[in-house]
Amino acid sequence: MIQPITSADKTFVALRDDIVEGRIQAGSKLSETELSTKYAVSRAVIREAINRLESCHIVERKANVGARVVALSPQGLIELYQVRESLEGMAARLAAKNMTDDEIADLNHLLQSHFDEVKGGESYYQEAGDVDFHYRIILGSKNKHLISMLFDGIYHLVRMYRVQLGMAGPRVTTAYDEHKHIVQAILNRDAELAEMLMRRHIMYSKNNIEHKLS
Amino acid sequence: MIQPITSADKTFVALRDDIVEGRIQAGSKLSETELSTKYAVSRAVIREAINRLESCHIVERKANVGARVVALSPQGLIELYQVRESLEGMAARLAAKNMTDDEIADLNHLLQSHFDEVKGGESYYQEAGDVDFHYRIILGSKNKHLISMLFDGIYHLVRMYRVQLGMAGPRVTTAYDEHKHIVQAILNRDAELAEMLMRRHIMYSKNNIEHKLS
DNA sequence: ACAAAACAAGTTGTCGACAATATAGCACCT
DNA sequence: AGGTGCTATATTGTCGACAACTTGTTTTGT
Repeated sequence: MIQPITSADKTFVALRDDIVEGRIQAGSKLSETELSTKYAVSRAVIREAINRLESCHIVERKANVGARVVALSPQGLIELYQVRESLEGMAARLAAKNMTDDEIADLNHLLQSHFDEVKGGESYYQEAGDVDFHYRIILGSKNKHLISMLFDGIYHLVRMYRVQLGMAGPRVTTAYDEHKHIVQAILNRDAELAEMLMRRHIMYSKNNIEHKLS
Repeated sequence: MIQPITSADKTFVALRDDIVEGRIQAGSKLSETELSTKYAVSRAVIREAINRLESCHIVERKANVGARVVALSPQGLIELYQVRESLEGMAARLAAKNMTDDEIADLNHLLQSHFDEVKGGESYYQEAGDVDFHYRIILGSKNKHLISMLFDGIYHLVRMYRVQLGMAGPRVTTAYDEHKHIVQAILNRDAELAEMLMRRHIMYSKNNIEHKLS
């Protein structure tokens, strides 16, 4: 979605952000009437927003009962990262095939600016920078399904876990090297290697998070 | 979804089947008023059904303009199979880790009954049998996201392509051998190999279909 | 004749009201 | 006391009407 147009669009985005950023607690019930007063729209709009959130797996709905925000669990996070490993690995493979030389050059440039920031001691990298890096590779796959699954579905959930289980952690320097190697593989148009490195990169990240949870 | 409960559920399923089975043409516009008379429900119900179809990537919607059934293209089919390769490969990997011994035994038994059918010269195998096989492995992954993405999203689209581009083709005997090897890898709890074999299996299937298209 | 603005028709988006269903509490029976 | 069935309440599901928007046509001005 490029830009929210309708009232339902805006409400969907607002509600999603409120959930992902933890202003609405995980596991809590979503009352349609309550939300319709809170966001000052009709119940129809709220229902559409909730339906979309259900499609992203951010809420679960039972017929004639209602919708709840999903509950977070270590197991859920692991499952999420398994899917990420699979999809982003394929994204890296396809990016090595499908990105234009210009796009790869841009990616390389982005990496360099990240490096400068890391050197400068800014912690900005971890959050926005990391997301930006993955973002470009996923787009570089040129695969509509892949792009939509990761952006509309997985990434918001990942962020939800990050925020609510408090993982603003480091892992900056090693991640930077991993990124560098992935870009190098893409530069060499080595699809096989790009996929493998991306999968490892995500596996490391998963292990890192798992370690913090325990 | 285990069973359609509400009117919106039923309409969603009915509409989806009508599209997937080609009774509503790919690329055609979906008028809400028209559909509401056709399925004898209110526009609100139709809207919910269309929203869900959009989440499955079966229709595309533009704000204030309307919804169209997606257009089928060779490129689209290839992208679909790329995602399938990635997700089902991971499913096979996880199945090798997470399926119980009983479930694996069942899977083996299923394979045997398929073999009998193939030997008996029935062509039943390709469609239902193949789906059943993949179905069990995906479930065996025990990964909620994987299961939902494949069943709710990818598989209906794959079937849509199969039906509308007329691919009821063979590839039975070789596919059977591939299935056998995958089960063997799962039996040995060899996750690595199971993933690789499943990915190849799907790649072969993709190549086969691509070949028919050209 | 052409361009731009105004209009008209039809479609989608939003709303409030009503119907159907689930949940909790209470009475009642065993 | 424990369980069962009913009732009351609240929530979700469905509907028809109205508002907002898009698109194609007509009108009007130059």
